[in-house]
Parts: sequence; structure tokens; C-alpha cells
Amino acid sequence: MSRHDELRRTARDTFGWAELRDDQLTAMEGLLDGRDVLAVMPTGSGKSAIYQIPALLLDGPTLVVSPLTALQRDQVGQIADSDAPDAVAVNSAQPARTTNKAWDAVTRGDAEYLFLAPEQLAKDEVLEQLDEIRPSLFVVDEAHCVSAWGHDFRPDYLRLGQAIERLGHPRVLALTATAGGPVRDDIVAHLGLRDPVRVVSGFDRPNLYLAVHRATTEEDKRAAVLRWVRDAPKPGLVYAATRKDSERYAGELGAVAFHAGMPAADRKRVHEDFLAGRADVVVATSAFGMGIDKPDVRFVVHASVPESVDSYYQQIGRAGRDGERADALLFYRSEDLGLQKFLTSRRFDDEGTREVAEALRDHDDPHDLDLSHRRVMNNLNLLDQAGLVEDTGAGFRYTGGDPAEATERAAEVAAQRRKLDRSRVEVMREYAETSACRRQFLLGYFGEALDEPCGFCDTCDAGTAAAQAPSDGEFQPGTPVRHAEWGSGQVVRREADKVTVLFDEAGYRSLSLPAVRAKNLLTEE
DNA sequence: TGATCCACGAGGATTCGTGGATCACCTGTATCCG
Repeated sequence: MSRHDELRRTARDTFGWAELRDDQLTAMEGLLDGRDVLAVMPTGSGKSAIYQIPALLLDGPTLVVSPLTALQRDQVGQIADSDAPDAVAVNSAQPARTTNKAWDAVTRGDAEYLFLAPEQLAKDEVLEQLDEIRPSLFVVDEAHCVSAWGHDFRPDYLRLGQAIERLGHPRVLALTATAGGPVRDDIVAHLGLRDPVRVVSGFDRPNLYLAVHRATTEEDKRAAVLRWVRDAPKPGLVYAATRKDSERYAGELGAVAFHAGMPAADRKRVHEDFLAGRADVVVATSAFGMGIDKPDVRFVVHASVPESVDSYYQQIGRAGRDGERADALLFYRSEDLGLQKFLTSRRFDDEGTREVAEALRDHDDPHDLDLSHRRVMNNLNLLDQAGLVEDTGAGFRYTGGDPAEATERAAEVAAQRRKLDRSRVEVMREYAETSACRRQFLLGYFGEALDEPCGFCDTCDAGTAAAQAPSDGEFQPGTPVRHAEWGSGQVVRREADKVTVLFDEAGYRSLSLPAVRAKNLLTEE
């Protein structure tokens, strides 16, 4: 039997899936060949199948790293409903007895799938257990979290690469629904994927109507949001930048709020009410959405600009999954970018970095310092990225010399990261302010070309998009270029008189084409 | 980064502009304690 047939038969007999698509098969075959795989596919396109099926054809259990315990529960339940072998989860929220039973089941081979959060893999005893059961497949679900959260919020995400090595580098599958080029590279680099098979399926969501409503004052914007949402067909989602704002809009709209500051029980209820259709409109911070797969969401409104196109695209992707028309509308004031810049401008933790460097130099465990876990890990990650720390598997080896100098090198790494974050905010500005086709803009950002303006966004309707279409073949997206000051980079977008480049060091920059031509600012490489 | 508050001072009489200080704040898991 051919491998395709074998995969298809397993899909049908065990999971009841009648068909597998080509991109799913390509990714699965990569795994069966022993390759690492990075799969970027829209939600609802059967991403989980990519590991669930090969897992049954490979010897040894499958480890799935997933960011939320709620998602883990859903997945365990979904597998339990199929004819596949058992799935179990290990996390801090369950009784020790349940965790012990889970480990036993995986060790004995009774359970095939083991779900964990990345924080579990930071624990020695967990890695020892995993070393014994020798997983044959290491899955990182929602892999954009490596890039989105690993650099500050959940630093254990950046340690997954070391965990993979420590387990003898089983084949690795990284799965996500949103990742532009730099995010993909970040995932590959931090997980240490070896020459991975990259499967990227289409980003376009042609049934989403893209539009931006510009406002000059906060009051005007607020009134416009309220007016629009009241008249819009429901259900829908409104994203606000702050918790306070989410509650205020919810109050004014007679809708429900959702943010991470709410009690867990309330959050659960909002989530369930929205899915069940008991709540028409949820006004949320970025906390809402992961794991939401509701087909008939008619709009995703942003009452304030988010911090990157990656986040924006992920959030509007929750609309119109049924394929019917849905609206993705951004209410924009350029002043709102300031808040995002503030939020992404983490100050470098000079003192903490030096303390961690000193502890490592003296062969002390940095976790014994009087610093939070997050602070220790973030500084450790910075030192690692500056090339001053080596993970030997048994612990960290410090190669940084003088801690004061090491701190300076780490500061440079942090500064570069900040530059990239800020330039990502600037790309959001460009999306909001462009008169070119918004769909071409978004798809271009993710490295996908759309030859003609889409005809289904506000700039196309206004007739400005057509005028912005580039007239010649110079500086096409994907072209490697060099700039005297900003070094090397890659073109990500091209309009009639403007080109946007992602520079390795300086982040995203937009340059005026007449100036580029007149002063010969960019050379194609 | 940007909004807001307050003190201050010119110069005018309950005004108005300026500058400095202050504050705003998105994401989850694990662990400990009562």
C-alpha cells in the first residue's frame, strides 16, 4: 500500500475523515520521512490531523506542546471521541493522582498523545520522564507563541529548542495559523528545526470585507464604533486595547466584556455564551480568541489598532469562517499607535541580566536569585541569544567573560528586538493609512502575491487601490536588497511609489521610490 | 508615545500658555498559602 493510501486509510478508519488535502499529506509524509515540518495553515483546515495520523504510524508516543490547558482539554476530548488511542494531559491544575496516571499510561504505551504546556518542559523531572518514554514526534501547536510570547511573556517558549535536543531531537512538527516570514524564521531558529519541510497554505480570506475607519478625536472614534456595531449584523467581536476600554465599550453596547483580569468562571461563561449564541457581541482584549472556532461570526471590529499585522490578521481571521460575508473593520487614530509603542517598549533589565550572568559565571543556579521566574528566564534567553550561554543538557555553561560586558551585549540584543517590535507597529500604521488595496497589503505581508486589487475592500471601493498598483518589475516582494545604513533585508511590499523592506537589523522600513531611485538607496542583491 | 494634571508666571483681573512630572498596562502556567 502506498503511503498516501496508508495515511488516508488511517484518517478514515480511525478518525472518520473522508479526505485529506494535498498540503496535509505533504506535511504528514515529511514526518514519516523523519523530517522536521513547519506547517502554516488556516484554522479549521485540519491542522491537528497532521500529527494525529502519523502518530499512529510511528513507534513511540507523541508529545504535544500547547499554550492553554483549556485547549489541551478540548484536544484530549476530541481524540477520546475518535477510535484513536488515548490522549492524556499533564498540568498543574489537575490532582497529582491524575498526573501520575497520565504518566503511567504513556509509559506503558496505553496512551499515544501527551499534552503539555511549555512550562512543564522547564522542569527537570518532566524532562527525565520524557527521556524515558522517548517520544517519536514532538509537536508544537500554536507555534507562533514561540515568537509572540517567548521573548517576554512566556520565556519558557524559547527553551523548547533545548528540550528537543535533550530528547535526542525526535522529528518536530510546528503548527500555526498565522506566521509571516520573520515569525516563521523565528520559530525555525528557536525550535532548532533542521532543514524543515515548509508547508504554507493560502492566507486569503476572500469573504472578509476589509476596511479602516479613520477618526481624529477619541470621542469621534468611540461614537463611530458604537454606531457601527449597533447597526451591524451579529454575532461579532470587538477588540479593545485595554481592559478598562473593553468594559466601557461593553457597557455602552449592552454587550459582555472579556479580559484576563476577570475571574476564571466569568471568562468561561462568556466563552460558552458566545459559542452557544447566547451572547451576540463580546468586547475583548487580545485574551479572547485562541481556540474559538465559531463559524458565523459576522464582524471583527478593532476599536483600537493592535500591535502588529500578525495579531491583526489572526484576530480578524475569527470572522466569517462559514465562508459568508463578514466585516473586518479597524477604527483608527494615529495616536492609538502610541499605546502599542508603549506596550512593546519593555525596558532592558540591566540589573537582572548582570545578576543572572554573575550567577552563571559562579556556577550558581540563577533560579536561586531573588528574581521572578520570568525575569530569570528572560535574561537567560537574552544572554543565550547574545551567544554567551551554552545549554549542555545538564545545565548552562557561561562563556560570557566579564558580566558587565555580557550585560552590554545582551542589551544590544534587547535593543534590536525592540526595534523590530516598534517597526511592526509602524507596519500597522501603514496598513491603516494606505490607499492601496488592503488585501494586497495583508497578503503581501505574509509573502503571498495577489496580482490584482481585490475589489472587496474600502480602498478598492474608493478607487484609490488601482492607482497604487506598481507599474514596473523593480523591487518585487521577496527580492533581497541592501541599504547603506540599514544593511541587508528583503522587500515585503511594493506600491506605486513606495517600497517596504524588512531589514535584518533595523526591522520594517518604508522608502519612497523616487528617493530610492534618485539617491540609489537600495541595491538588489 | 501621548494625555493629563498642576504649578507658575505674565499681565490682566477670574486668563492662558508653558514645561515638568506622572501615569497609562495586552497576553498563561505554576506554585504556595490559607
